[in-house]
Amino acid sequence: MILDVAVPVPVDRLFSYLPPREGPVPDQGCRVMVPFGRRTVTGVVVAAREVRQDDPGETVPEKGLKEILRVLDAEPLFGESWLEMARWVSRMYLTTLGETLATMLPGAKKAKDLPLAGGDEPALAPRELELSPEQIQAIETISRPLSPGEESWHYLYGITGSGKTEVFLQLAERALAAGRGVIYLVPEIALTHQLFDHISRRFGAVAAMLHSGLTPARRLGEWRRIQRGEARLVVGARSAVFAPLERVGLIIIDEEHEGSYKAGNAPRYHARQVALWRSVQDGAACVMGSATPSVEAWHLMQTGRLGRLVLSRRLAGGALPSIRTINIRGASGLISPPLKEALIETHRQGGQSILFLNRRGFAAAFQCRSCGDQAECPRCSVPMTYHKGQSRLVCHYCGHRCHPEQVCSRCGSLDVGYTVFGTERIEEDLSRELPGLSLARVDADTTRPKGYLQDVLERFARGEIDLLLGTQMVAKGLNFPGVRTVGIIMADTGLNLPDFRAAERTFALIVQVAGRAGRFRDDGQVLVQTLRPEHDAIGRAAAMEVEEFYRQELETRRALLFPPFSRLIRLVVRSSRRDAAEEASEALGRMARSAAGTLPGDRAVDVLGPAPAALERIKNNWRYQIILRGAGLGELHRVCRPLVAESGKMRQVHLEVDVDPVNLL
DNA sequence: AGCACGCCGACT
DNA sequence: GTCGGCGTGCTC
Repeated sequence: MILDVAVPVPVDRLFSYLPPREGPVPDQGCRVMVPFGRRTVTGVVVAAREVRQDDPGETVPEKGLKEILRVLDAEPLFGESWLEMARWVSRMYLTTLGETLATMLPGAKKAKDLPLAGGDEPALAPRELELSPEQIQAIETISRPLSPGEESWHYLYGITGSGKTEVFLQLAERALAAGRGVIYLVPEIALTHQLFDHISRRFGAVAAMLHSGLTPARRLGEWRRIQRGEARLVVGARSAVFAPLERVGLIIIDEEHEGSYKAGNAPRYHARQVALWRSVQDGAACVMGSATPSVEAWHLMQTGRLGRLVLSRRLAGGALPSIRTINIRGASGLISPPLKEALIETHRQGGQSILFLNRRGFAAAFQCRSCGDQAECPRCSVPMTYHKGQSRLVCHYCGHRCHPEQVCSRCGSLDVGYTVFGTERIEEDLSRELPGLSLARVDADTTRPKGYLQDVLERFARGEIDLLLGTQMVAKGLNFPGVRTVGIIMADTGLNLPDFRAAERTFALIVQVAGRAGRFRDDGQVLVQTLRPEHDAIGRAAAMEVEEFYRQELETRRALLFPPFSRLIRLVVRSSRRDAAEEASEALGRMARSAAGTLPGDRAVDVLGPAPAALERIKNNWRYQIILRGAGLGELHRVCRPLVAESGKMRQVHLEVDVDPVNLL
């Protein structure tokens, strides 16, 4: 008997072992400790086969095979169809099966039970909630029985507070009643806990929680509960898409547009992509929801692959807030007079305010301080990045370089350059200019004691704080009934990022932030400060011209051949030595071009770059990137695979492969 | 990825 | 004369 073991190393093959000297032979799906070179590693048994007598020791003739040292699981962690998913992820994202399994599986040796937040009392009867006709229609459409092989992909498109969650929960209820499993994905671990509490109160012990923040033992405990069929409703962040459910009937992806569904290290899978694949395998429905769908999802809705279901009104009755843009070109401070006035007025009337500061996008962008115009690459329509050392503008997509203009080409102003400003300064400005307001700042990178954030949010909810100044984290998920006014300090900062999704993200951000205002009142207002009020992402968001924004953005993507009109694979060559990274990226770029050249014309793959990555140096590693662009993944994989193999032979450099990249920095 | 084996500089 | 740099080669 020979066991083929997937080992978590970047070597794309399995390694064969003999069963352990003592004890039972591990089944496929069990983790084992094996001798590997001079060390011991944990691998996973993916196949067992009999030794054939006619060619004994055929695999390793001279030395024979080593024995498995220890079996970690008495019972397999997965079955054949789950392994098929792992194989698919491994092929799709160009990562070895061993590494893929290592991220998909829980890592603990022994399981520990997760105490249920809501207690394990029997499930409560469904609440007699009055559903809107749109909600009812959505539920009926999505739970329609499927014919074999039919895709059942849906999008619940609705503003904040329109009742998406209730639709998801009722769909989950139906799937559970039909004996199927449910996966409910949310973008963040923090949201997982909130949702899990809610769901366990309503559904009891069939709920499980799965995310990377659990201790390994608890993760394994939840994994086993799911495997045994005790838990069939799995709530979690992106890795929960790998939950070991037998027959998945429904996969929910809440806040579909969130970038956190894409894994940041190998295998760099996209939970949405895995969910769609899994839904087809299992004959499950896949339902996504957001008030700001990704441009890809919007396109899929338009082409009919994703069924679009609209929830158009707020259930709590709060009217949509009014949104206005404030042009702050040439302004001296960061709090414009109209914003200041709105904050004072809100406070005077007993309401609360949130100020949102977009911390991202302070990469050195070269911009006219008078009109906000920004240098763009003529070939990529992506902002150029200013390199101080050489006084050049560089496109981080294609490598194009040029000298910065001394005079703004649009308005003639001499006041051009790159700008950075700090968060503390805004806090100072605010406390100086608004002395009567109690103010709190929350951002991830201020080193504050644990529980500080929670404490501030609770005080804000109780109305003890008038004005909350924060980053991304105040933009989502939090609902404070007392909030009347929401301000965005500088809405265009994200547009400066050298990423073709900059406009999409900026648009989504404004709409999401605006959703925080006046959820339970009719006088909500949003003030959007910007240097570029004329930019589509800002103007359309402010005017709530959603359809127009997507239409225009899709036109741009089509013209420039970016997703969803192409697929991309991003390669980042990383090295502590700059010359090594640059040389290796050039060699790989040449290989990619010659491999792309052999493809038939209609299967063309473009090779963009190499160019320095936007974040050119991270942790003392120099980074160069190559972007492969093609019509489909088949040919992109064909071009990419030999590059991965080649990079393995290169000294001192590391290659990161990102299929369907979300982040291009 | 580790981890060792293997050949060239500053130290007790 | 040794300790140690990290280049390269393999792992059932």
